[in-house]
Amino acid sequence: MNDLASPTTYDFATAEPRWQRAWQEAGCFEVPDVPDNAKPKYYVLEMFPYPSGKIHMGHVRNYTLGDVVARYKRARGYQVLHPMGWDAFGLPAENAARERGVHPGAWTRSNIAAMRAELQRMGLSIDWRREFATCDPEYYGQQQHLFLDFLEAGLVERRESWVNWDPVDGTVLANEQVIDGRGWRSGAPVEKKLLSQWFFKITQFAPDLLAALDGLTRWPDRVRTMQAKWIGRSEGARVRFPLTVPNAGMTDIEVYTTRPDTLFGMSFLAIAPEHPLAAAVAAADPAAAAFVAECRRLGTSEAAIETAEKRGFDTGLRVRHPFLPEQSFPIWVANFVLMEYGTGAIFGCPGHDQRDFEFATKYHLPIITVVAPLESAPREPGDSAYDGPGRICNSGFLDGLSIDEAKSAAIRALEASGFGTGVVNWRLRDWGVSRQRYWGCPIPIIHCGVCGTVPAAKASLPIRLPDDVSFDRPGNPLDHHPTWKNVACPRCGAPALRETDTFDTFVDSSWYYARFCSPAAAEPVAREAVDAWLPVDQYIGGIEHAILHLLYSRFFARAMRKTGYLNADEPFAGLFTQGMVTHESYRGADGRWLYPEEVRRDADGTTQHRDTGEAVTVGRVEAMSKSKRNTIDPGAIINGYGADTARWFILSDNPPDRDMEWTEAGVAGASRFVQRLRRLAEASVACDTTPPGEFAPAAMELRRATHRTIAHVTEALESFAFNVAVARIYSLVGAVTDADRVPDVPGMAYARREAIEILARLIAPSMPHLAEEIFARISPGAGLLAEASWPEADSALVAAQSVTIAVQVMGKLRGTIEAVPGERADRVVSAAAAEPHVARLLEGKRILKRIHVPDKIVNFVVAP
RNA sequence: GCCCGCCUGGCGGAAUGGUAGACGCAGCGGACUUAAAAUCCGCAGCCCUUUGGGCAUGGGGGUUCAACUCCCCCGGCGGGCACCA
Repeated sequence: MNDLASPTTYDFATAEPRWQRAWQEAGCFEVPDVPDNAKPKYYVLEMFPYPSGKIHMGHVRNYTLGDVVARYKRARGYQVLHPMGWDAFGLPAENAARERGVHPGAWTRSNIAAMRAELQRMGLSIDWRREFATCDPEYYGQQQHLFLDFLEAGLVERRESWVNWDPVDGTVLANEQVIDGRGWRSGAPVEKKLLSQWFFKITQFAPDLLAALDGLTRWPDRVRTMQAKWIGRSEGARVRFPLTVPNAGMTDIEVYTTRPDTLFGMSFLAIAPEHPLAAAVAAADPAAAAFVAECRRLGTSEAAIETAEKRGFDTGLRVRHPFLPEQSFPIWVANFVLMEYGTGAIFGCPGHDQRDFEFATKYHLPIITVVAPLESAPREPGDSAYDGPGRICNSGFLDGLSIDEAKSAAIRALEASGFGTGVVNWRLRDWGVSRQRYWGCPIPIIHCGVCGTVPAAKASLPIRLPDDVSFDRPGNPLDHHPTWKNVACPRCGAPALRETDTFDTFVDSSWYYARFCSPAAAEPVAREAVDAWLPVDQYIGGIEHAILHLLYSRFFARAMRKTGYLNADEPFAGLFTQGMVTHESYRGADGRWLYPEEVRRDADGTTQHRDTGEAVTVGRVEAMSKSKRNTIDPGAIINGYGADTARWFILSDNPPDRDMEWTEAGVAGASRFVQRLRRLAEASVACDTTPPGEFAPAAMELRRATHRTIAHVTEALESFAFNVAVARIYSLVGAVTDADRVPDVPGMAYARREAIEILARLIAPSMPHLAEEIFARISPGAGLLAEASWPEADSALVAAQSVTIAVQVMGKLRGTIEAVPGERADRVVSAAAAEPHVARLLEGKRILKRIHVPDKIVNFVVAP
């Protein structure tokens, strides 16, 4: 296996594929579906990619991080499951079909082939036998199976929900396809439309999804907080406000509030534009209908609704107040009330809710203060609502109570009078999974005129997507297909129609981690495999998935447990969220975006176009995106520098959870380091590996540096501080370089060789090809590093010989002293006081306090 | 609008409440070279007149013998907001 490169230049272009073949032939990364009991298991998973056609730097970063973990854990003696697959359904394939006339399936398959080849060139330690794509019928058929089981278990429901509707294209729009309230292709104003859809009842698990966050100790705190807020448990009350005049069969409006203590501060009631009462009013009043229609053009996203100017329509209807029977209040339709949260209606308390305040100010509604801030008298309504602590006032029987006391008292009164109840409310909504699109997993349901909605027979799965579809018409191609949807009802045999909606692609990605354990199983998962491998020990991906994907996966694990597929209910025991890869952006003289390879930077710091010489403006550093053209093609980087260099630069640049900036200089630096290390190793080739009887001080110094580096790098890798691990490795390389300047002393050759071998082992997770190359060179015949164990630090060599103690006077550093580790406090303190500079400052001063932190610091506090 | 983060030299960053700036990039000086590249050696937070001193972790305040680190207020930047993945 060793036709090694010349010692002066490391030829990564031949070495990298050679080692990739060696690993593959040895099957280094293959693990069985049911792991061997002899070794502990470790499941490393990176979020699988969407096959857009090319890998981007975000992928390179993601898979490098995962590969470091996988290779490190393997060296630590774990059996490591490290698979790869494709999140292959989704909108871009349909866009490609509409724009370029290619079939979504063909487009996706060729993208997968191209991306697989690129990923393989990165030298990832993946068990490629487990690869699958979510568009494989073998996968999505099992997903249909799961859906039917969930349906039987009461975890699925069909109901109506609002979608963004493009009236010109006749299609449902994703939120991202709604731009300034208009469809992205047609430009037509978007409407909200009510569609009958399938929902996963994720809210069933809301209490558990919230409570179990506490157990996810290896998740970033911020992701846990984001999920907790998203699930959004709140305690409050449902309050019934009777209509003064019944309308459309309704006698009262129910409101949800977290502030029943402020009920006396009410000045209006507001309902969502989608509220049934709004519909009833609109039916009778054209002005109301116009307002509701206008709200429908706002789109369905919360951001759009809440950032829009607060607007309302006075219905002219009024409600009575449970605590103020002699008064009545107007009912408004308001664009900022969300139908999906609570009951779709609120009572407006402008004194103590900012949105209500803005609304009341705009429409000249009363603003009543009912909470007095503790420190001062009741404030005059100013330019904002007061939502801080205080005592209740202007509130009849609640006066003088604290906010919490008043909440309880108000709820008791509501319950006694039958006007309301205390409730726990969840912000989390059920997960609508129906999508009116072709390139997704067909929902296995049949609509029969006789039997209604009938689940497909499990024996008929997978329900495959038809290949012969056309995208030349608006709408869903499955719906226009001439024959696909025509089937016999599985229950009565009468002619019936298939559901033509497909699943949200988040469904596909909510259980793939389980499928990887037994990718060929004839059922969704092989029980023995998932019980052994799950949960995923380390999951790695972008923070942008902190809520939806991770929450849906947590729901799926629970649902699969309930339907008997799993033991685990948390899919990901450890989570790491990486930052984005960014790059400078460039614009030409005419303002158009330029690719980095079109730009030349001169020694004087000016930038210009490589070909035309025109001046180039360097823009800000931001996330790589096609539109800004500030992308770097990983394939070109691997061709030019090799996979190890790319991996090393990515790891060395900054902490992996922060955004990193891709720079040419950084890659070049990493590349120089690769060459330097390879050169440095050459001097320790064919060196005796028997420890000599004697080590000169310089040799011992190097050995101590080596073993301290093992300890430091190990600690850094364990805590995802990969940039620190890199720095420690640089330091050891520096120590070897320093040692090379010392004349050959006893034990130095051994110590140097040891340092090089340890370096090879320590870089093996990050730069696996270079590590193998060096290891094979200095330890011929010793096998593959990919299968070698992690080095152990010799604790005797790690222990410090002496420590530097900082000496402060009044907390300011005034000198340092050397001491034996663990030296007695009184001796350290007197030595510190004797330090010349310190002694001068202490002269004639009364010492009030002597603070001694062992092996760290001495601080003298003196009288002024 | 709501929610969640982040902010340290020219740049990326390091630092269990205990010597702020490890390590790297860029820079400067030197060696080697006819020259350049590569390589090797060295310097380097800012200010002041020094061998000394002062100021420095976005700004302001607090806790502490000691604060990048803990608490409060403010500012700037970024991410998410349910049909993009």
